[in-house]
Amino acid sequence: MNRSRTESSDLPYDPKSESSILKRGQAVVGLTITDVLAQALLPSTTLHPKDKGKIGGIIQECWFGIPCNNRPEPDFNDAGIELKIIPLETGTKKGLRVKERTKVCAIEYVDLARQEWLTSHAKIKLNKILFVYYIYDKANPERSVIKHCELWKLDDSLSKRVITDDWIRVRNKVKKGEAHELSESQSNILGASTTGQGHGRDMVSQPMTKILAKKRAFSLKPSFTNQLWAAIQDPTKFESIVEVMPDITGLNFEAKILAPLFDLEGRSLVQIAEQFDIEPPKGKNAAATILKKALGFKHVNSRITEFDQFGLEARVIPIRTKDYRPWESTSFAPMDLKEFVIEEWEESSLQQYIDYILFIPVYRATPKAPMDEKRLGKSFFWRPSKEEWSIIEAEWRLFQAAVKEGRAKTRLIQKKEKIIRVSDLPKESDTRIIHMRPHGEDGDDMDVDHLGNPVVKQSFWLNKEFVHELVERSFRK
DNA sequence: CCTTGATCATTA
DNA sequence: TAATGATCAAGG
Repeated sequence: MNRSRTESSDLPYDPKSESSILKRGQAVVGLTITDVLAQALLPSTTLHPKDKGKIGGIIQECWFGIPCNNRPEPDFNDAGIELKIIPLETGTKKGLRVKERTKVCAIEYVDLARQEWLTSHAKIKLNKILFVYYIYDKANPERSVIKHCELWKLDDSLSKRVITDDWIRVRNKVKKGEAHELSESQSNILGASTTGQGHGRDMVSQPMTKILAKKRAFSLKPSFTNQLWAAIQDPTKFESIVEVMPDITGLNFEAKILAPLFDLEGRSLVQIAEQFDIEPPKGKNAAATILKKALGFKHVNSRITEFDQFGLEARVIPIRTKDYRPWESTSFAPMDLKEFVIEEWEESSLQQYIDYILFIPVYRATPKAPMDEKRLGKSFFWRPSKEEWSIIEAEWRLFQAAVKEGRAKTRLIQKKEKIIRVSDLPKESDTRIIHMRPHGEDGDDMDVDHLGNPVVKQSFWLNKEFVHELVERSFRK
């Protein structure tokens, strides 16, 4: 007791007080890591250049005066607050994005099988988190700037229910002796990500079976922390699904979203617009506009908090009435080829886009049918299976290799009256799931590849035939 | 003027 | 009618 009093009095804040901790945290905003080191409360023990948690350790020790430890308690134990440091980096997209998942606590399989959510290690860490965001400077980590600090609470929102459900799902798998089959993609927010030293030294035992499992830790998925960060920057941009569906939970999430869409199946876009008393919007995003309204959202242009938190993307797909084939492929954001060639598959932007999709089919007999002949089909969710992921990865590598060889280079060729640009990349017919296609603003939207060749801006697209398979598959469910 | 999602258009 | 390069529309 004496000791804790001495420790507190040495600190420039009260580690028992939530508001004092938050105030101390906010005072670090604007400083660089060098600044923090210059006014360190404790000498940092985590200065090894290869230590991945280095910056987190420095802030914890030097700024908050908490020695690093691997105890299961929250860092500010008296206040029940955990400290989490989140690196931001400029991604291929505009603006800052969260660089990686946030580790919450290690998973000890045998112990986890015996835990209950309410008293679990994970929940103790997740109850209250002081998030400190900083801009990661790769070339000069010490120059990284701390950008924002705020207190997050595991309150009664949908994210709490989803996190709870994620935790229980993992625990149940571990209980059954299936720890080796865990994957982050089975979780919406709280994933079981692999950890360890690498080199095959990270296999540990688990309950029920002799099969060893990769060592894992609970972690908050990047899509979740990314949404927190985006909401910090512009809170008005988001609308929460709990407002329109109060009884939604992590377990009934998909069913809850699908229900209103199923109710409208077969109706034309004009009928749907009438039912929700909106003007039938024109233009290319008409269908998306109507469907957002159908789900009960007030604003057509707001982003849906939970969709972002889950990394979920809703896409309208035009389907040919006759045989359920898509009229068009589905595109993802254009990519910078110079970055694409040096990207690792493990952290490729494509993975984020494809990870979780809600497909909303809109049927029509001809490509340009009028709105009153476009009818809503059966919506469905898709997450790539393990097999599909390995195909996507292989095809991604195929295109990366092609771009590396300079095969994205554009040649001008005469086609009848017109002159068009062609590349030498693999075609849609060469792959199962994804392909690369031009995706510029217009014909002059050119780019330069890593070799300096002129190229047309390119995107990844989902193959039409593959989406057709998914549509067919959705009928059987 | 750029991003993003959605088509359009031409050719074989 | 499939394949694939080119472009549009709306929001920001």
